[in-house]
Amino acid sequence: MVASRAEIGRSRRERTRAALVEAALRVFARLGPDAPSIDDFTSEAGVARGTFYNYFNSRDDLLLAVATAAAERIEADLAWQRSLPDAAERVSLHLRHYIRKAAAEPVWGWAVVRMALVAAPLGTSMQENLAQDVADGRATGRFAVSSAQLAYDIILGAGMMGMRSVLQGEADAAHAEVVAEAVLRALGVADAAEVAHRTLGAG
Amino acid sequence: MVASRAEIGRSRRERTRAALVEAALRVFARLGPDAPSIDDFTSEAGVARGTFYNYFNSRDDLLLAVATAAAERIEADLAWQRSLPDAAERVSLHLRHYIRKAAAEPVWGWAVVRMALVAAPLGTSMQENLAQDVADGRATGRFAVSSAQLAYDIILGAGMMGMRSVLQGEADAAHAEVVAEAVLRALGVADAAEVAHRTLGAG
DNA sequence: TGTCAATTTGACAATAATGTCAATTTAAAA
DNA sequence: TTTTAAATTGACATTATTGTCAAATTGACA
Repeated sequence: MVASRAEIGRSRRERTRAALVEAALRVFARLGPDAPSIDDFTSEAGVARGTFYNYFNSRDDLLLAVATAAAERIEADLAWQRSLPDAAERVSLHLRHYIRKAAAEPVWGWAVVRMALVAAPLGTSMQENLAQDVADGRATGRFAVSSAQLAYDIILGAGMMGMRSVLQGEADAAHAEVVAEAVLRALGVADAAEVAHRTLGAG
Repeated sequence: MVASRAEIGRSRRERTRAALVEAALRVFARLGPDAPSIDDFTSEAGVARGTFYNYFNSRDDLLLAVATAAAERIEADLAWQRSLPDAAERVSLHLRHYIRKAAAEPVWGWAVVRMALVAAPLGTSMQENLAQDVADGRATGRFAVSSAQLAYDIILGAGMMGMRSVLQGEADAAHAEVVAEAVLRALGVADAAEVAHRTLGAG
């Protein structure tokens, strides 16, 4: 077996674990969190059953690992937006990123949609990220919303359903911006349309 | 006319079937659509395994029946709202009904939240109901929204997440009205606050 | 090259879930 | 009361899934 460039420097153990986690993302995307058997993961990863138990104790344990990996990847993708001064623009960019990424990488999208409400680290990470933005937006008067929970429900609910529409082919990637705009309207952002369609770097 | 044996059997047959469907709602609410085994349903219904196969072929078959029953019950509950002239008020009342019902009947709420995105007849019924209201709202200029799909995503997404917040104890029943208000704002309804908090029968 | 600790393997036993069906029970009609 | 078709039951055989572990394999390093 020849190691690819990206694999150089990673121990065998790390590579095998990563192969299992990556395979599991595809399986969870296809079958949801509860349906798959251990063999679904090992056969997708091209690995024997025993290897699974060398890394994980149960399906839930693997789900946790997959959700954690997905959450970390998202954190990294979104990190640079942290520095933007406007909470409304941050929320808008997060939504646009999620929905456009679902359009570009359907397997990732299905996995997120299926796991988000069930796998703690993913949902928690999303909500914690939002917590900052929502608190800031409310404190500065950018969002006119009576509770933080209401903001979460609007943002996460519309975001998830927007991803789902795109994944099912009921909307194209441009759905990202109109969903963002509608969410900002719900949050009471006066210039929702302008913010949601703003080109990166302009303003 | 004397009742035939077949007619005698029917009432008993219907009762047993109903017991299975009602038990299955509780099981699906607790475990989701994929995790439960056939025995989970039969033991919840207080019935032997063989009886299950007298009525259903598989878990998916039962899920279909449960989702259909739930959809029919919802249709009946919401039927009277059909006659209201304002699409915005209809959407608002639907949302308020779902969220308040989730607060009052958590088992029903969890079942709907867990099944809606997976069990065709439930999701389909919800979307078909909405189709009327969304088309009407857009045609009359009540909703300023660039596509029907966007309206579905906002309404269903925020509605589901609103139910979920209430079910998890993160919000109380009064969440119903603030979610409805935010959704109407997202749809571009100018008098969102007034419509969403309007008392039934007032005008 | 040879060594050896870490890793992988898949056969195995144990457990769980499924679908069947002959025997039993039910209850309305005769 | 007896009859009888429908409904129910649960033990059984079958199939699926799980978790284990001794043996085989790998590959880093001397």
